[in-house]
Amino acid sequence: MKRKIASAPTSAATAATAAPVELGARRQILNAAAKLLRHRGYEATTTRAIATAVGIKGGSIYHHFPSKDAIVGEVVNEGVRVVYDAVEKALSALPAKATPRRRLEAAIKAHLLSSLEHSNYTSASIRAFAFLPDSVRRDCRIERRRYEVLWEKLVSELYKAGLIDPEISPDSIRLLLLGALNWAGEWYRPDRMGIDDISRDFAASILRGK
Amino acid sequence: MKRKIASAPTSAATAATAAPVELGARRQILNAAAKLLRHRGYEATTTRAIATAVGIKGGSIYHHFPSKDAIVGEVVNEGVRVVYDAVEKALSALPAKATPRRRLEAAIKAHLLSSLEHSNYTSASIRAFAFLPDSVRRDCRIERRRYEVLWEKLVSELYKAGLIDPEISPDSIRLLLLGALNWAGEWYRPDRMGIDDISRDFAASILRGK
DNA sequence: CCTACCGATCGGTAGG
DNA sequence: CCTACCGATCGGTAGG
Repeated sequence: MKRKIASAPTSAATAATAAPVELGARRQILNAAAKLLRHRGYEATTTRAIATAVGIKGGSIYHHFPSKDAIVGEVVNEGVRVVYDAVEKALSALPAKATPRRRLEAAIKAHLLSSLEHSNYTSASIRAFAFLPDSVRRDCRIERRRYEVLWEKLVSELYKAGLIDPEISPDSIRLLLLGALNWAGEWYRPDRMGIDDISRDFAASILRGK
Repeated sequence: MKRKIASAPTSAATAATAAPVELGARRQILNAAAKLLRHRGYEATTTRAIATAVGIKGGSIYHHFPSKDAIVGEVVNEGVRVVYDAVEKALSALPAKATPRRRLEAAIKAHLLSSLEHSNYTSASIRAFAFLPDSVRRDCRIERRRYEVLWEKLVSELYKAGLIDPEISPDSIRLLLLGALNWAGEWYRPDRMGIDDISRDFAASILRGK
């Protein structure tokens, strides 16, 4: 069932009052690109496939974006931003007296929910990243570095609380954890173990007794 | 510096006596495909790029293989086999009285060495797998399952030795570990932390007390 | 936003 | 193992 793309709202007010929220053309294109990138990778995400998904012809994509890589770059960048925001929000939603263990569990769960359930942007930026053109990858170094720093702080809290053997390098802990989280898209199936259980197990795995 | 491909040895004896071992044409093609798959992914691994890498013309590839996917399938399958053999060999090389911790460290190290330093086949089968055509992925389900079982046994040893909290699911431990190992190709740089250190840290991270 | 097109490149084949 | 080619498809553009 295909529908023609809706013309972009002419103002924020228009967008806010439209009953079933009509997405702008740019947003629809980005959504379609994120979904394709997640499930089929960079090369298979053709401008024509994106166009077809939003109900327009191939050439019309270039009315909204200057190039394929401009679309891909925006998707990947937004993907990193989305997972950053999700983890940040999950952490600040916890009570001030939450234990470091609870904070770790919350961060893991937010990352997994974002990349497995909530956002094609996040999963696209994780799965498709490896073989993206260098120019696109350079464009999101800053966002990615920012996300790394968030985890460096979180891991550092765990050490201060004495929950991790001080002989283990904090880099190892972070790489172990984020690696396992980023790889989850390769095996996760919604009907098997739930994200709550995975998060609890992953946190418990790296924290030492009590 | 390009050289024409060597004609395949006409017998095993010929191959064994050639002074600097000349690889058969099929092997050269597989090697080139593995390297391309590892570094540039499935779609960028074109039959013409493979041919150029071994010094022949595009069409000549089809004298040795019936299709691109036949080449890719063989590379990916061999990649799984190579890492399986590496881990298996590392484990059986240990003294019979080696602790479960040593066995875990050895298995981790063998997986990382295979996928990061020794084998383009292993790294290709890990990095490129996600976006491979379904037909190719089906072809190596058996090998991959076999590798999973090896790790299931290894993890089970850790539980029996009381090195892991029995409240954590063994699946979680295996997925955490293999996920982190498979993702290592995305951040590992030979000039930073060595594989020995990473292996020791990863093993220590998930083992409790002691 | 569409039609119609560009040059380049893809996997694969015929025939030698 | 090569030359020469096939139909299909790619990212992108002109002109409306």
